[in-house]
Amino acid sequence: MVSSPSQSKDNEPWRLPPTTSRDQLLDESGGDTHFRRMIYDIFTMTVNFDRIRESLAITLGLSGIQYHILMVVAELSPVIPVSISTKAERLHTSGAYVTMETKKLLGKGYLEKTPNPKDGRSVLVNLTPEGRALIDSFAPELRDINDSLFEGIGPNTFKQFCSIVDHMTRTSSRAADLAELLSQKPTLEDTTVSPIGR
Amino acid sequence: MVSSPSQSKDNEPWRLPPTTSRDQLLDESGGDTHFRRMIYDIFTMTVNFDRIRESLAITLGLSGIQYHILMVVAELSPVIPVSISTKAERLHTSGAYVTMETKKLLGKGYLEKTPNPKDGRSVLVNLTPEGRALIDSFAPELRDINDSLFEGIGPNTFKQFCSIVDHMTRTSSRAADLAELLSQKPTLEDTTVSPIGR
DNA sequence: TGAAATAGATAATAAAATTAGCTATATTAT
DNA sequence: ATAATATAGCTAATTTTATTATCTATTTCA
Repeated sequence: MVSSPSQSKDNEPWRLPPTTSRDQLLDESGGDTHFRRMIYDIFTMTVNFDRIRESLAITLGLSGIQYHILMVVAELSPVIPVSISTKAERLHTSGAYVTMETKKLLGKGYLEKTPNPKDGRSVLVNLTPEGRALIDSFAPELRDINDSLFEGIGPNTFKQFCSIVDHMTRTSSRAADLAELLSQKPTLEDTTVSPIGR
Repeated sequence: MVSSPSQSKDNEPWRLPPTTSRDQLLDESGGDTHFRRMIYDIFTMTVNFDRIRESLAITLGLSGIQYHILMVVAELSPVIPVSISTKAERLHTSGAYVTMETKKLLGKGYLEKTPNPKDGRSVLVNLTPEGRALIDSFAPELRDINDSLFEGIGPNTFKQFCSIVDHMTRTSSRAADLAELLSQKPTLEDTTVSPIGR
């Protein structure tokens, strides 16, 4: 018997190793069953949010991304001017894609483009009266859906949730940066590391 | 002046109407700025979770869906037999897609298929020793990323979060059902409504 | 036993989104 | 001032992602 004491026998069945090392997040028994369950639940939620967005889009005769673009303009344009790149950044997608889909929304008459007086390269996008009417008309439906999403969640729980989401928006961004770093995915120019070589 | 008293003057600028009617979720001023912010934060989180999954996949030389399939098998197969349809259900995607991507994982040597002794149509998928070794080898990296995801979140906050996520997994599913219903998207046969017509 | 249903595989296709290359404007450094 | 560089947006080509339709082989149910 040379195996170390902490090592399990070889004939023990393999299991997925723990996916967190924070023992505060582990079960009483030391397993990560609860943790995995929560990770999976988050995934299910994201699927459901996608389903909601797709359905809202269908209601308006739009694709999911078109709906999202429309809502970004509806939310931001009364407050700040909205350019193509603003939308691309907000939607975490490429400018080229936003350009194409925005063009379809122009064709449908819900958006209009005006030149940006501050920058001749840029273009400002606004809702047309038709676009505003469309959003006004389906606002009750959107409220119903959002209400059902937060059904049974009181003010205190809601505040807790907002606070956690706010926090995890930042941690998830850092975790994603870390993951990309570890995967060696070169988002920025790798050459900046070496000031001499090229 | 025929306009109703509660109606704002026409020259007031248009704003996105409130997207929830639960006044418990609204700001002190009655607006839904906080609510919208939280909705957007959730979206950002889902984008970051996607980035993490993609990066982990790249680390292992896999696509995102392949990584996800591998993890589902790693998590479930030690506990219950995993068929193609089990995976499709778990990933909320089509069986055909799972079949194709699973085949690629067979080709890479990480998975193996065995006939299901209980059902000749079905196929059971398991990790090969190479698949287990792959997962074991990157477990520390996965732990680091998950730890950074929950950095600054203590046991109590974590429990609150799990409880809310558990709850919202259900409400979001119902909200998505509602949204699909309102959009008239016929997921099931519409004909079932009318027992006579066809 | 015969009919309908289910699991999975395959091929064709559709949808989603990105990359590369282009023009025009703006910014920066010399 | 002007040349070099960078940025905003557009277009086309391409890639990636995922679905639908169709098929075979089993299983289940009437």
